[in-house]
Amino acid sequence: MKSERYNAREAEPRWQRVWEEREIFRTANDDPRPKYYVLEMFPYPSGRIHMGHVRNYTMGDVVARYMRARGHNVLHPMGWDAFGMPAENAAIERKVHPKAWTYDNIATMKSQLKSMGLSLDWSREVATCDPSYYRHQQKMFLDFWKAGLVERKTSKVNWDPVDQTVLANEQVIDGRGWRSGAEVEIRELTQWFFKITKYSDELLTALDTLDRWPEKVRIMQKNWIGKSEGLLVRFMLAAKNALSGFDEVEVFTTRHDTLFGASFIAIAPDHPLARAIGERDPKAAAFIEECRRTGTAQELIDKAEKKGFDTGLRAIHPFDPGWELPVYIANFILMDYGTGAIFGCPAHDQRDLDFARKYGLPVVPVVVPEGADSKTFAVGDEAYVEDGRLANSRFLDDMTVEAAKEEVAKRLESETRGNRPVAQRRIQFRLRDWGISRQRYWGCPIPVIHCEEHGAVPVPDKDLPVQLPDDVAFDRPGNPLDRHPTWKHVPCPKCGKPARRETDTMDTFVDSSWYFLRFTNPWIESAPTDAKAAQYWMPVDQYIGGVEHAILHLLYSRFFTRAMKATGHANIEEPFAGLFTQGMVVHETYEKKDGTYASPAEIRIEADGDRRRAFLLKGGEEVAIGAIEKMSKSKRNTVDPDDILSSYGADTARWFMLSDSPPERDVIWSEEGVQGAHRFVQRLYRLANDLAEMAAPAGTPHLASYGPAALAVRKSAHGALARVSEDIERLRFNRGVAQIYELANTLGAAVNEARTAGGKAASDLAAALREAADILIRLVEPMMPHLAEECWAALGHKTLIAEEPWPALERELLVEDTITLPVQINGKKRADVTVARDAAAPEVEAAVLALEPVRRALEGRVPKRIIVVPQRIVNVVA
RNA sequence: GCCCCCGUGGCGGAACCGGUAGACGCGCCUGACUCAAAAUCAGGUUGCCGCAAGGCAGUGCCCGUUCGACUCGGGCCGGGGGCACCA
Repeated sequence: MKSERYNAREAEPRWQRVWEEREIFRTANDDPRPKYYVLEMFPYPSGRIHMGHVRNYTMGDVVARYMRARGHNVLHPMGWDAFGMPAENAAIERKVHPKAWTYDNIATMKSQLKSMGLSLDWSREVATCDPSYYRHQQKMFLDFWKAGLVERKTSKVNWDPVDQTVLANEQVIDGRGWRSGAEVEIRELTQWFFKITKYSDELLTALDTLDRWPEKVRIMQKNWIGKSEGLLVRFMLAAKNALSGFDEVEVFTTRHDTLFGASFIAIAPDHPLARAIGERDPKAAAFIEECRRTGTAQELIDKAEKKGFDTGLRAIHPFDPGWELPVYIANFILMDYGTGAIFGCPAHDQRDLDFARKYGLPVVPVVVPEGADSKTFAVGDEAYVEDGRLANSRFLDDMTVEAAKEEVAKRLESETRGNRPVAQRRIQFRLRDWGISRQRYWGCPIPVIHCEEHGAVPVPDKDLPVQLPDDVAFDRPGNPLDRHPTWKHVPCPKCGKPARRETDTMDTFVDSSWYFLRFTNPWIESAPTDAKAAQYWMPVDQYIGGVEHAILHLLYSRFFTRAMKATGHANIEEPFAGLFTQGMVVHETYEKKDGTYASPAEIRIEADGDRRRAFLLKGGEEVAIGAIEKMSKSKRNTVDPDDILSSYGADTARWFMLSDSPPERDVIWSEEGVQGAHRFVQRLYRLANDLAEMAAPAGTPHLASYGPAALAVRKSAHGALARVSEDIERLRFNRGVAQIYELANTLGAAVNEARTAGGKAASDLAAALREAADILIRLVEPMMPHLAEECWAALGHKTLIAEEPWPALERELLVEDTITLPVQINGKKRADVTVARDAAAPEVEAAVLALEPVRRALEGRVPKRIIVVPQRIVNVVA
């Protein structure tokens, strides 16, 4: 028996070196085997890897190593999402250049990832901040532009007046910039947009083809795209009080069935008509200004009371020239959805109802529940939004909602006013175009030159890439590109006259929208992608990452592949055939008496009966064990992967990440759990060495027959092989881990038994143990690759297990000759019965009736019924 | 407010398609080894009653479908996530 412990700190770098020297994870683009592309979302180089990365990349690595063993040509690359604000913040706060900061971080994190033993093809590494990457992005921007997929238009943005930059919505907290604390203004800026809305419908319908995506993510995207089918209806304005240039208001509605319940028209504060009224009526202008001010803070919008301003204008009901409706400017109408105008039907829309109650407008129910009396049905504080039948609606009465919608649409479509139909059907989406302009330095420059004469002119191909200047200063707020002394001054490519460069850079989501395509051939310089390589590798077979990217990153990437197809850069529809969203790594918190938090490294845990108590290492003060939360700096409940890797080793960390919690759920990181994982590492090492001693030599051929003990060992091994394979394929790593434990337990027991029986296994058992040991270690390798290599060598093999194929499953070993069925009496399990596997029902019944517990329960009576489910269960109904 | 997900031992979680609830791990208890401890090994561990054999209850709560429900249907309660004036 070998008693020394496995030394991960020594063994892990040793095996990593062997893999690297032999280049076994290098992937070729011209390999005849079937391809498999597994990808984890690439990291932002923030400085150091965190536990979330460890979990994410471990899962991907298990899949990669498994698929490789199953005979696939596996692409498993890694890169860096390297542009972004933190680099600029570091520049401002610590006076380091964003480029230096980013590349330093990349170097650190790369070595951390390498110490995890991931089977990555590092030769394909890309960093999005590298001109060799972003030059292609600039090229695609220009191609998209040519193809009509880029647009320059004004839009409202959150402007931080102190930092002089645009802020994303999530960077605005309580109406203030997250960093400067300054009150954010809504400004209209001219910005560049990708016309993702061109693909609204396709991005929606294609979701149905993504059957290997989580349902949850598809639903989120569906809601985000937000398709609604409705009707555009023109309401003529009455002549009195009319405003010149405005003789109608066009509204969008999905409830045209409720047209006879209309009691007002409401328009957005920034609707052209509202602006026109504001110009001649100071009171209206004041109301509009008030709406604009509440517009900044999200929370205020949410809680804001419905408010309106009666313009005095009157709109004419499309079905009744004598019916006039008041026109309000209302704070709850959005200009950028539909037409920025609605007709209000208070009985069937909660917002309209709140509004009508406030201003004393009529509330007439026009849809009543099936079976209800339309004469007495009334609406109180709650609008009736369910289905039903039409009422109080003239020619629509008694129709279903569906039929009434159809009837209204048909009638209004065929009616005209001023040569145009009164209404037309319209499909409206919630999805907006993707604004990509950022007033920042550390991003991909937008390759455009603005000329007084020629407007926005594309940078010619030969001048790409437009490179970021290195000599920039961050001592003042605002965009360093904009105030760089020379960078933006260039001649117009068309006329040669002095012009200026676009100083906005692209949203970093652009960078991550096509990196998975670049990985298929990152060496090609002449184009963003190599058609042949892209065709071979795409789509990504298994994409793994956090659910926080469920919408933006994944939707943008889906758009990008379509836009790249339209511009001839890739011939694929969907980038990710399989998607898996893994849970977070969480940890308990330790709160000190003064309300601050202690980090896990600063405390020790003591068991006190069945309670756990925590004490500070320094001083011994007891701290409260608090809620289990996402690891965060503010709660100080983070664990540094480096500490884990250097004390327990990568395999222990990997094993723990895969154990216990289902991968889609959060995993609780705990010291006890890591120790448990580490114990198994040591146990497996001992077991492999014991087996090496007890089992037949490596390469021993299968025997013709095995005794019962040997057969049992073989059955366990092949059973585990079948289940672990399935579990990895379905990404149910926690179950796979449990199966491996079970096999290790079985083999451990077999070794012990053989040892007590005289120290030597019979030759058939020795052969079975050899086979089982090889299988066990093969199953372990995707999860704990270093330990597996070490054990593989200990078992007498000269090969690398990382290069060994997955064992062949012998299915006949999974089938039993006799089978033990549970016996229920009235649905409760009371006994077992062992019968031949193919025993007929009468035989089983007879065996069951002879059982003692059954006889006792029946007390001599005849059972009412006996249900025999073959291979499963027997139920006796007494 | 709307949409989605989840509630199983002390804890993380298993249970395939409606068929033995609690696999596996953590923790805890007992024993072996040891002068002792750690490590390791063996056994136990849902609750209640019982010396035991065994019995009763049990998957958030209530009701239903079924020979049989953690699993299916209806209604509640609790926790988490997403969206949020989208007409």
